[in-house]
Amino acid sequence: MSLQSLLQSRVATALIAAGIDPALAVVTPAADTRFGDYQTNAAMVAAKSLKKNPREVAAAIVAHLQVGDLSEVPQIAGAGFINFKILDAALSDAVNAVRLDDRLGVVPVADPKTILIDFSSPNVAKPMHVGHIRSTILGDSLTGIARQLGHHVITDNHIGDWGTQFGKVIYGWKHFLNREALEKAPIEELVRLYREVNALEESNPAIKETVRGELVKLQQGDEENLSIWNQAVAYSWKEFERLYGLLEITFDERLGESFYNDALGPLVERLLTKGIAELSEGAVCIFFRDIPALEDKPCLIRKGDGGYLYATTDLATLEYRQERWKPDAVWYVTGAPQQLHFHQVFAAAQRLGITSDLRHVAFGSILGEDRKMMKTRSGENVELGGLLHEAMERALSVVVEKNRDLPDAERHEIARIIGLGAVKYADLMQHRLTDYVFSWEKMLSFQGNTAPYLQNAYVRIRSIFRKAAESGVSTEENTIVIQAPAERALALQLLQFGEVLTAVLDDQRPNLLCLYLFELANAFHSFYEACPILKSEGDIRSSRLALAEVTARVLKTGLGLLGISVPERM
RNA sequence: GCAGCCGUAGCUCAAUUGGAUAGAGCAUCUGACUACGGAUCAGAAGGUUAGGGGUUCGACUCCCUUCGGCUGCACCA
Repeated sequence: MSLQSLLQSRVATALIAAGIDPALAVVTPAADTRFGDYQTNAAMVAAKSLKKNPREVAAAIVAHLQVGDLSEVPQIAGAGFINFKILDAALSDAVNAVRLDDRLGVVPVADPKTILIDFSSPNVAKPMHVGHIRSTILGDSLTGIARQLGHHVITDNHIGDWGTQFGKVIYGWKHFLNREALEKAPIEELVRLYREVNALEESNPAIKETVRGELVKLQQGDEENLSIWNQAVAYSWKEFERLYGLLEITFDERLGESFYNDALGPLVERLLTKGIAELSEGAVCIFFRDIPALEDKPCLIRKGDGGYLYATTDLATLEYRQERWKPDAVWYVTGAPQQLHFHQVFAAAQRLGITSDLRHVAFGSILGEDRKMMKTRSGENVELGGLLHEAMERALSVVVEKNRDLPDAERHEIARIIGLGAVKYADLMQHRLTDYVFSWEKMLSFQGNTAPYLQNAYVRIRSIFRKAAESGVSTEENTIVIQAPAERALALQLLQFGEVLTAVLDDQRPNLLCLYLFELANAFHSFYEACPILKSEGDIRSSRLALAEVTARVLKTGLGLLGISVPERM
């Protein structure tokens, strides 16, 4: 049990003794460290409903508090804050417990949930672009964090493999396909086919019918078209896998939109029979007359021409997932513009009797330096592959400049770790709902809240240990004894790791973990400056070495949960 | 028109059930240096949290309202 939860349970006991609801026993790190290390605002919250003076309530709680083994006498301050100053001995014990814990103080949740996370979802025959990067990176980090906390997570890549674009792709495949180009750069070739047919349609409108015919044939199960489609999907996936491999991201499930085709018709019929959906202007819609925000916004599930829509597929997908995984929660990691869509789908799902906790993990856009949606100079989407390679190249030139002694192969590996880490961190460090401006300069800077800064903090600690080994200093079996202020601050920060992960998952916000790691690195650097490690001796030296070692492990683990690796040198 | 998101330091962003004097980074300024990796640290300066009203002991946070930006809104996904 963490020090914080230990304090919390003591507060709960005191609340019961004082006749107050123990659910109010919330202990947080002190907002202002001048007042102490931890605080509880329970007295002020309780005073509100009890209609009593907060300070008197606080006094009643403190009278029942038994924390002598953990903290100095709790102080009441301000409007009714109760502050705890942790005893050095208790702090030392707590941080030693983290040191000896493989999980670094992260306590698995008492009630593990089955969480299905839907993210990335690129479109077949189109390149992955910056629009997919946030979904991919956010989804992957949430997966790692949820699993670390003991949840059962299923990752599902709901790829767009059944769009109307296939009419054009198939027509192009039949008339203009370049096999060699397809082998070499599959998506590039598929995009070329698409564009070629597009241009053809412009100059020769008569061709449109034929192109539409190819799509209809595909939908009706025509063997040749189905085979072309299958190949297009397989070639596209091959290229996606290259990117996922580079990013070190894997999926448990990869069921595209096409997988649900057969379920769409019966689903719509069922919704009609149940009276959930109705015919309107030739289409089938679900109306939400009882939900003010959706009153005038029906959800279309079958077009007048019999075709199905985005919402239809999403509902069918949801039903399949309920059946297959029985998830407690389903998280959709997609952009904020789709909020209305999910509002509708979730409302419809509720009428279908689906009770899982459905969440739209929405995020903002990536903007260019001009503060508009990030595009290339010619106005096209920026391709993810190119962007990642540019990141690695830029990182390489920094590494070459900063460290001239490294062998070439190691340099490239370091550049990969730093470049990809920088891109991922720049994205995750932001509150997910805010749009953010993409800046190479900022994300690759070694100063400030960036991946390279955190990676460097880790590298610096590793360097201390290499030095220790060279000079024969033992780094085994060290016990941490907290004394100096900088040691206290670092130790307190280390104890927060588990708590932070819980907070991240509560609201699907990895930026809280980024913030935590940044503050941890800061706390370490202050400690590093104020408390000489190798220049000290005996128990102090071994204590400080151990503190540095735990810091390195938390940094490495925390960054790992964000999908970011660390080098040993850089 | 309806709905959603957002508006915080010059810039980019934080702010843990509504809590203490709204915090970081970048940029600017001042210190520390033959350095356990200075790729660092210590410090200064920088704010009417878009405006107004309300609830509260207490509001960046909740409610109402005005302004401004972005996005979505029946047969694309």
